[in-house]
Amino acid sequence: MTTNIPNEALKRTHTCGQLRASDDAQTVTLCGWVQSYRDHGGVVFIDLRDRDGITQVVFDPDAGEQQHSLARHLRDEWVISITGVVRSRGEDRANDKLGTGEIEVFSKNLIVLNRSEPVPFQLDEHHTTGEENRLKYRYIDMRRPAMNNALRMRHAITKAMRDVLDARGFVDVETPMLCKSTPEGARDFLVPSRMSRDGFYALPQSPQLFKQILMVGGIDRYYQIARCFRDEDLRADRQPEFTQLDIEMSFATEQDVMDTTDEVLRKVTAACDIDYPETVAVMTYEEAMRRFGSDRPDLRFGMELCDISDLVADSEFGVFSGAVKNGGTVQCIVVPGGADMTRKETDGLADWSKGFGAKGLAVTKVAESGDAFETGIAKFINPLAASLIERTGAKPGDLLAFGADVMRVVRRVLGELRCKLARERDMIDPAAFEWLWVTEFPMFEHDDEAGRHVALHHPFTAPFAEDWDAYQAEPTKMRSRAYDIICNGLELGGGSIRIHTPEMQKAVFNFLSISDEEAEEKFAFLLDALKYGAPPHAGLALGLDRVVMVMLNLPSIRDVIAFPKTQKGSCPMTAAPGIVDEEQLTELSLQMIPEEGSKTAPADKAEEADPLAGML
RNA sequence: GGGGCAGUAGCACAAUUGGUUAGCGCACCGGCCUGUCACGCCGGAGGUUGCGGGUUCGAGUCCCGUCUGCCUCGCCA
Repeated sequence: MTTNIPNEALKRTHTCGQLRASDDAQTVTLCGWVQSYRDHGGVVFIDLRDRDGITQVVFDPDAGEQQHSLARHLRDEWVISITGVVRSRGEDRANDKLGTGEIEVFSKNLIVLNRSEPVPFQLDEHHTTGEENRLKYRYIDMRRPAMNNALRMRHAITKAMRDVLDARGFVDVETPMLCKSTPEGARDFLVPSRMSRDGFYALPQSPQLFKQILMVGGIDRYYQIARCFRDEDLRADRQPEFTQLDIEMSFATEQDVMDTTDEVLRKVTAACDIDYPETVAVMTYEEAMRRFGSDRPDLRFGMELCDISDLVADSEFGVFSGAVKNGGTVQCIVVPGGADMTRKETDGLADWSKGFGAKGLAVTKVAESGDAFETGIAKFINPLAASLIERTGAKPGDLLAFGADVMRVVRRVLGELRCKLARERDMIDPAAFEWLWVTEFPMFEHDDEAGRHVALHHPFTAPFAEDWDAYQAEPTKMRSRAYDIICNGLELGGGSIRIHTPEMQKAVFNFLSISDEEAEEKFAFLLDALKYGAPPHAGLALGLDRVVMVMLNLPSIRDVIAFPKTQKGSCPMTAAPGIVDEEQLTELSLQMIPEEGSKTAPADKAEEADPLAGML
């Protein structure tokens, strides 16, 4: 049945989404999958689907007994070719749910190209299945228009990126996948090799150092759609392997990189029929943290943080005055109409806030009168009602949620809270796209656990010269020349002006407690390169998966990746990662270490549970 | 590593307080049907209730453990 397919059967004249009434009486050949069959005993209808749409095909007994009986055997997802004549369906028989609904194809020649066993899940829009199943049978899932479209749009987006960068003289250069493990940053995926008994490659977390070295090499303008690898726990927007649009430019300022990125994103959004602002708002890290409690604020809604520390410093309410006295802060957000929340709901928020390090979450509601609070902590703060309501602009029926703690915790909790409430209370326009550049990040952050400073962006980011001179003794006050592009509260990309002198690079390493010796051992190639005429350079990387996810308004990057991994990093389709032969390990000079407290324990326990086990 | 939700036929779901032979729809198989479009009608087959233990006269249901998937905190320069 599947052998000897005539070549003509594969010569499609149209896709299944193309034909219209104006094609009436044409002879056409279509190929595709059977989406549904409706056998009336006499006439048989088939919905034929390909990447482009669905066309109804009709088989009539009059067209020949052999053909008709073959048509009656068709089942879901069989692959067929039909040649036939387009017939206008007329007003009464048209199907306005289909783009091709005004016509049908009267089949003259049906050829079964391949049969299909009943598929593990149904493909029409009325059925769904779990994600694990979709990943295991990804080739079936991909036939769904939504999934098919996501991959097509991903292509349209990468093409738009390439077009812009090509027009601006950027050169696509490939960088190695087998790299050297470097300290700092995420956990590396390591790759052993037969050729080296004790050496390991690492898969690149990003092509960062290679692209900088390309600048030293005079490439001037580089881009790459690069696969990156990080062995960290996964999320809806994080995969162990992901893709970046990686860009680097010589002799460039922040503005040059941001302009280039804006133009890339303008073309990308245009490809997705989405507007991009003439000029994207720019906000410093400090302002973003102060107003939104986040370095990637979502500007689709308000509820900005309001600092009331000065108003409550002398309050009788010890939780507030105490926080201020201990050098902390008291801030709040106003939830419009939030007075409709129940005690149970606000208690739930307090519990939730503990997950971000808060001790709790105080709330109160603005009374109808508009000049007093009721419920929650009202009785403690009503003496300050007038000044608090004036400061916050709260209206009757609003809810105030307070954080009182050290600055870091208060901003984090209220910043997360405003996003959570906006989401849950339908305060977000699903069609809105709010873009923002965040700049002037801190250069260093103190890692209390490790007892040292770590780079907020990465250790190759240049500080502002004036900060470098001013804050040698207080490195956390230094700002870096880094910038992030934010859309709807999601970090889509980031970059920086790079350090281009070996002296500065070593000095920054020293702040990170990387000694000259260690720097020499781990980063000799970079330090060497910087010695030999490295031009000033800057760049940025966009998270391609996230860009596509945001453009298509999807909840997970797994929906825009052809073959993604599960949260534990496995692939249900190929069953990777898999066990390898002892022989392969030996060849690599590797040995498995048995798991600690391994599986013998439960078996012992089971025996103990049955006192007769040993006696029978 | 921590917290949360879920797992019943190929798929999606139901099963009262722990109580008869675990049900329904789609898909599948057989039959009927010449204008359907998620076609319809008649009949049939299909189950280790994720896995392992426990409580009980009796467990899909309760308890413990475990596996898998998803969300999340930590982590992710």
